[in-house]
Amino acid sequence: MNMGFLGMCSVQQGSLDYRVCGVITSMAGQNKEKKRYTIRDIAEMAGVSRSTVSLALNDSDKINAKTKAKVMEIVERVGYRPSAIARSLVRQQAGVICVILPQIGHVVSDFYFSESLSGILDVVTAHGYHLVVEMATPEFKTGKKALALYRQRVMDGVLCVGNLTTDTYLTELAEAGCPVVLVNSVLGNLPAIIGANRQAAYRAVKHLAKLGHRRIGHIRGSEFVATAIHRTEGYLEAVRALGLEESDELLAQGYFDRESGYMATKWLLSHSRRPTAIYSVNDMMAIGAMDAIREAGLRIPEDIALFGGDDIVLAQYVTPKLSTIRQNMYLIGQLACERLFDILKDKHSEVYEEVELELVIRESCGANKSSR
Amino acid sequence: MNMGFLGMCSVQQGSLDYRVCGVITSMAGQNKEKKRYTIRDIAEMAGVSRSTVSLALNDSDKINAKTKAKVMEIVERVGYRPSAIARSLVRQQAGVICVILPQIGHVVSDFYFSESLSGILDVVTAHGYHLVVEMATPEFKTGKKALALYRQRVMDGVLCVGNLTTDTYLTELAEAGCPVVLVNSVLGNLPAIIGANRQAAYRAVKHLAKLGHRRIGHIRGSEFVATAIHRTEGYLEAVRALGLEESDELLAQGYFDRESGYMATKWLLSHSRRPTAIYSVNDMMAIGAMDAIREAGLRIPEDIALFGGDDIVLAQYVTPKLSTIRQNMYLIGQLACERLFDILKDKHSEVYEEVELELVIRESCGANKSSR
DNA sequence: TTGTATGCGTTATCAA
DNA sequence: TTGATAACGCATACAA
Repeated sequence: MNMGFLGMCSVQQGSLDYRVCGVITSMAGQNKEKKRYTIRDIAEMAGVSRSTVSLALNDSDKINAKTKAKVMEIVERVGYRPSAIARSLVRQQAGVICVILPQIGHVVSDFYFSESLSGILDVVTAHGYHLVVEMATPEFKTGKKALALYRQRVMDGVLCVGNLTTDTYLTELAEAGCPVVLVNSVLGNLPAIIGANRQAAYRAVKHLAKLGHRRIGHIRGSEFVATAIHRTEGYLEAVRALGLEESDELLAQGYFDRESGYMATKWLLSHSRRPTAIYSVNDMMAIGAMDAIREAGLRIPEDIALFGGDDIVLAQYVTPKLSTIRQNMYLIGQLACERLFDILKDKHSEVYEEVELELVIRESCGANKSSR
Repeated sequence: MNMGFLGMCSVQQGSLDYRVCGVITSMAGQNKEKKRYTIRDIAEMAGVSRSTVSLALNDSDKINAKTKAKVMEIVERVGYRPSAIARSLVRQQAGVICVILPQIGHVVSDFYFSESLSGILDVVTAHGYHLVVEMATPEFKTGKKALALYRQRVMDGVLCVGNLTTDTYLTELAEAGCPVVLVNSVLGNLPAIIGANRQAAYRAVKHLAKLGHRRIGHIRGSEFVATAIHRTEGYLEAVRALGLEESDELLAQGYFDRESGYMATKWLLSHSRRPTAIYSVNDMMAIGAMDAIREAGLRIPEDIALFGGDDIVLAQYVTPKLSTIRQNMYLIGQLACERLFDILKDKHSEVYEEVELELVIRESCGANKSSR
């Protein structure tokens, strides 16, 4: 981690002149292992058979109202709930969706994680399913943990958030029969919901072009991240379609973090004819670009315009505020999850769907100056 | 939402001159419902009984090595994995821990969510359990969904992240016999892991006092959030212990967001003798305080010092950078989860444990100027 | 309305 | 000693 970017910062561990810290043990002793009733217990208490209880629980009309009421009264009184495990066993489905997340450290943009999870969770809950979370660690991938999970019937289907284009463990999983939907990524012809990044990038570049920019630099991202690839494609398409300057000197490589954005920008500025605007694949690199631009003694609205991507919270707090591409991860998560349930229900064919993204144009980052 | 604070910002929906957007359907047709083997299938294929297969799977020594090898060869070849559902049924435990999260919108600080979840997930995985996620919506609480989940045997224990002090649904759950551990909160005498916020706040105030501040304002948070209560207690203890000025005029009420921090600070500054430093219970309100301080024509390092709490990412990006209290949510999540497994194993007595927090002293927010 | 088989793995018991 | 048999855990579907 590059602490240089974080500025001077000292961290103080606790001093000894305060004594709250420690362990306090209380003996109130709850958790006294209350009995959990089974359908047998209820049947006995009601003086009926287990099947009758089952019918009552499922509000069947093959049972007379009085019996049903009597059973349900007991059910409510003792707080009986049928075992989800036993139910899963007969129904031959777990009632569980698994979401595979990138390793936390890699989840750069603030909302990516929480928003997509939120969208997924809402849909999963609405379908009466549960959501289990797994993390795509190297061991998880190479150990084929996902496949094991499916074969163990732990889950009925999988959502994968922001996987790499090299994650073949997912295609294997799908080939084994497990429904898989990708959230904001692409892999083979697996069903996927993803933002229309080509389109958004195209429009970002077009926006800069409209302001008079002809020489627009670009900081691309890793070659294994589909959204980044698409954005770079959109940039290239726009450059060609709009007849802007096209050159290798305008194409820098970054790896999504601030440091690499800084380095990429230094490189872009090192050429004799430097760009008048820079479109970065994500916000963090654009923030790194700010560092490099300032270091070169250039002013950001006046000398170089900036455009980022992802609309992380920081984008509105840096000075100048960053123009960027907003991806509605909540929506993407929701849609992906709905798609998964479609597949779960009637074994749909694969679907690759793009969700429109918004441009967020903020003042004073140069993306709204028609200076040239 | 107060857009005023976010600054001017226009959002552009897609134009029509680009045509990527849409749905592309491919017919590759995976998901062809591969057969999932059961222990019966394996037994037949190996020409042994089901119990023999079970013994082989569990690497028992009551079975001769050759038979075991033969069975396992088949198991590996066809990729058989015993059903977690059937296993759960006989073992009488789900092998699932449930984490209840606050509603996403309320999870203000960036890392609170992802870091604690990450710590929990690591421990849950290490114990061979699975993690299901639920969100503490109003319906979830009032509908006693957690209790139902426990009675349905969906989960063996519960971790709750950042609950309110009014969430009695959790005590009910615990009284029904479900092991519950609170992550960074307090409720009755439920087991809990929480940061040593009193201590940290005390040290933050002491730090300001050492720099010469005698009149330190404080922005408190909601009365239902334990961590905020503790910090305010720590502030008060420090004020008394160090003989600083104590006054109602120095105690402002906020609700964790930028807007209320702004309002609280305006109020603090409205009194004839304004504070020379402000300690806010969290960072977002401290950032709101910056707005108010600047609006009042005051300079932040020189006229008023600032100290926040939580160490959100933003804290290092605002100008000046914020001094703050860092809570290691990864660690707190881990510890809480370990505690839960302790309880699961031998029905421990309740434990309330505090984890030491760090002060993060950053340049130029006034918390390092010994000006007076 | 109820008895019974089913789903799948584990374990105690019993036979070879 | 090794392996086969049966009962168990819990809810549901279906025939009786």
